[in-house]
Amino acid sequence: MARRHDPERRQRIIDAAIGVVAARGIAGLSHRAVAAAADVPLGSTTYHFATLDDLLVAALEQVNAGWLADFGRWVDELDGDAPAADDVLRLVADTLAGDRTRVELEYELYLAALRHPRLRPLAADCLDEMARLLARRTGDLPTARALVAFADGLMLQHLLTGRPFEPDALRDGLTAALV
Amino acid sequence: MARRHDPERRQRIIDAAIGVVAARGIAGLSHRAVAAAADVPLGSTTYHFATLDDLLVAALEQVNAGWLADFGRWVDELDGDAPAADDVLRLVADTLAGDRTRVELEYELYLAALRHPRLRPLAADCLDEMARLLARRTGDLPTARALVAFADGLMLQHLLTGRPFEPDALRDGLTAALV
DNA sequence: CCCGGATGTGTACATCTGTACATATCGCCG
DNA sequence: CGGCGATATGTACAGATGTACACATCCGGG
Repeated sequence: MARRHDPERRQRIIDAAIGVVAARGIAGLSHRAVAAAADVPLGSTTYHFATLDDLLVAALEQVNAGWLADFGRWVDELDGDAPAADDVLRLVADTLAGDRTRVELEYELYLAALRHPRLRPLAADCLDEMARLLARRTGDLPTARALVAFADGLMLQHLLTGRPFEPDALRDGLTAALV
Repeated sequence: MARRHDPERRQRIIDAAIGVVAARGIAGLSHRAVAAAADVPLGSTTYHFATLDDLLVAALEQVNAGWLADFGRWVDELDGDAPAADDVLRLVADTLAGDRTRVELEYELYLAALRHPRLRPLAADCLDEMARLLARRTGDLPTARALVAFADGLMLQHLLTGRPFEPDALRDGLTAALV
């Protein structure tokens, strides 16, 4: 029974799980698929993550942390001259123009929280943390929360429809809706 | 082989499928689960809907149609005195205060479109149709699209966090973000 | 140095799934 | 009223899955 000592294995399994979700969706996540992707035996995935939920939790934790780190950096680079809504529109445009697969993966895991009780606190924390980070820029939390919601909705709308993103029209539309 | 003539069976199967998704999520949707819920034999579900995708498509079509009908009625009852954003905030508040299970079901099916190619056009059409309906009130499509995105994001945020909904703070926040 | 617990491995089992299919039964149209 | 196509039914099969478990191997602390 050849065996290799592998201190990073747990982490590699998480990475493989994220890869499986990216490739086949949450529906395609299984201990066996992850084991194959990580090139470890089946028993190894069940040892480190006894249930599939454990794997999902670990995957979402890692994806959220990555996103929040990027988001925090982005917020800190803002100069605060333009209206905050314009900054957010630029963020959405950049995100949609970037690695589409990554965005879809993040949203799939994130939205799975609607159904999976153990994922919900993670998604909720991620939302709260985004608002907290964005509040550095807007100065207050309610404004930040409104903008986070707007960004989320825009992201979904364009992921689903594939329609070209038009920041100016959206900004003007939003302004018009408030009078 | 006792058999009953049952002209409404196809419809009952769709209703049962929606019920199964509401109860166990899309992950729990199977021909057998639907057959049990509709009280028909397995072969009957596979006859009317050869693949699970066919069932999903029929379910989302029906759920979307129901939501759009409600949404259209709601739009037509607006008087147009307040800013459109306030109308939308009221809609979100009412929806969140209503049947939570129904909202979660609608979002689960709707968001599944991110992964299921055959659901995507349905979700995209639903989004477009909502914007078209709301444009009756706002007068133009970009404004309506911005508001639909805002409403979607708010809905998700509150479904995920369970935080109390505060329309005034959100409205003021949005206004502040635009200057 | 040595032993106990952590880590790794292979396998087995019961369960559920999609799907196909042969057969039975009905409604309707000519 | 006869038959044909649509509808209904039960069953079978191959494959995938979660999970448990017995056993092997390694590492680090006493």
